[in-house]
Amino acid sequence: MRLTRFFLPTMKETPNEAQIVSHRLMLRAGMIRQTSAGIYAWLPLGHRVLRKIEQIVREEQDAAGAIELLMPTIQSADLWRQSGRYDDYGKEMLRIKDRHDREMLFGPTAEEVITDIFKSYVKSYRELPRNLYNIQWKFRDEIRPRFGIMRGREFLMKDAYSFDLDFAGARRAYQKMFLAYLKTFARMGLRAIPMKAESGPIGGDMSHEFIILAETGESAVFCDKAWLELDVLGNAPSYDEDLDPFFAHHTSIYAATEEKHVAATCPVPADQLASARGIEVGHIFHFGTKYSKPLGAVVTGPNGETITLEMGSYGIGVSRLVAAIIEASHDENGIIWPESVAPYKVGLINLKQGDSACDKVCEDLYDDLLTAGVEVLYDDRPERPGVKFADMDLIGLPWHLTVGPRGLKSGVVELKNRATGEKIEISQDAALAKLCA
RNA sequence: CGGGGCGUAGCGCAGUCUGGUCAGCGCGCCAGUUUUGGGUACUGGAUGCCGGAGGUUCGAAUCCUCUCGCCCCGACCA
Repeated sequence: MRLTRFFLPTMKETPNEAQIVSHRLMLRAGMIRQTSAGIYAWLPLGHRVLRKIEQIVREEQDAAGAIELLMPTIQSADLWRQSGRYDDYGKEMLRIKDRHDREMLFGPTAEEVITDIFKSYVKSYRELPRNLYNIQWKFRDEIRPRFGIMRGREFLMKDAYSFDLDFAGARRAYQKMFLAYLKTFARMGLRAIPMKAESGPIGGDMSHEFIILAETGESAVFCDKAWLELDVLGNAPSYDEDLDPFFAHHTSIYAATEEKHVAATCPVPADQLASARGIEVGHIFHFGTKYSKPLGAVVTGPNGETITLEMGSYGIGVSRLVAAIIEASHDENGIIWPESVAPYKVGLINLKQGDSACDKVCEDLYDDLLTAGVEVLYDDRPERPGVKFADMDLIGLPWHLTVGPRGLKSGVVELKNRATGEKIEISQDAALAKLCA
């Protein structure tokens, strides 16, 4: 993409409403635009990152055997009355009436819808287990939206729902998601720690929040310092194997959110306990028959008996992850994207637009990168070098390839690693080879 | 929802107490000159229903009333 044809409204100054670093940087980098409190438009740069994250989530869900579908954002109030949640949910639910005065709502989650769909078709134990997910916009009318996308009212969420015959099956489904989540976050360059969370009426050890440690995190969290060093996916089994040992090992290392942490009974000695703040990016939990029972989601078992389905649900805050990654990866100049989620891999900077040598080399590099399938953003604006460098640092592309008259005299271009700041001067071909590798 | 704050140019702000000489500044934007490896300098220019509606007054960004929006602190949440 050529910057002269792109839509990238970067800002030098920070809008006054932004308090935390990810919000400030997302606004300055032209990623999002607030349209109402807690509601944002995703501008092209932000949208690309959102899609990258979404795709990683999708691939890992698929790999874990979950099946994608897409459910509507607008739901009927009737279903929620059946589950008893229509009144329980309170003001957080955005309620809407259609032209016939029928009560509708903008879905904050989809347990009711998926359970209703599932029970309509699945009648036999032979069709279990299944795990269905979708990546869809949700709306929760937060009392007080804040921190930009991190705590917006409208947000993109991956929500998966597992259906099993019995608790043992549900446990296995849970463990698969547990592993899938560790893989998902690792691919985004994040260390997400599964922490014991409120499990509701069911109890047991099957509720975990996946937390990214960050100073700006919304909740206080506690974990064994071993987590900070742990090779999270070391010895990770395949999904076909017995997941118990892996699950047992990872849940044995202490990590708990504020709600579950009790200093007096904490098994970790004080000097080994890390106390920090965290951002919740995922939540998995088993809830048994909470929805299958009132909605009548049952199958016929091998002996002709009626079995109420065991369910669990598994959420990942896709849009929140954009902000969480920035919180975890930035410096005073801007964002530092991990390559896996970067909007473009390479930023090509032409330091002297209009100089025939610079233009030629840039055009060649641009074409070659595109041909090689490397995502590249070419800053071909007639701007001063300082402006270009500053913008490139701000939007945080992993590699900056700088072409200027000074380097070209000795036949080199400059390749900078945004994360490390390391700059090397190499030939045009060598740069290309490195970026296409 | 309680408490606090803010709405003046795209962004950041001054002006409001003490009504008139008040439509201002910096950045950005446009044109030109200049400069050319980390937000260059100079010159010229455009941009505002001073959030909205009522009122008080000869006169309102400024005072009063009512509204709408946004932000911060708390209780609530992926």
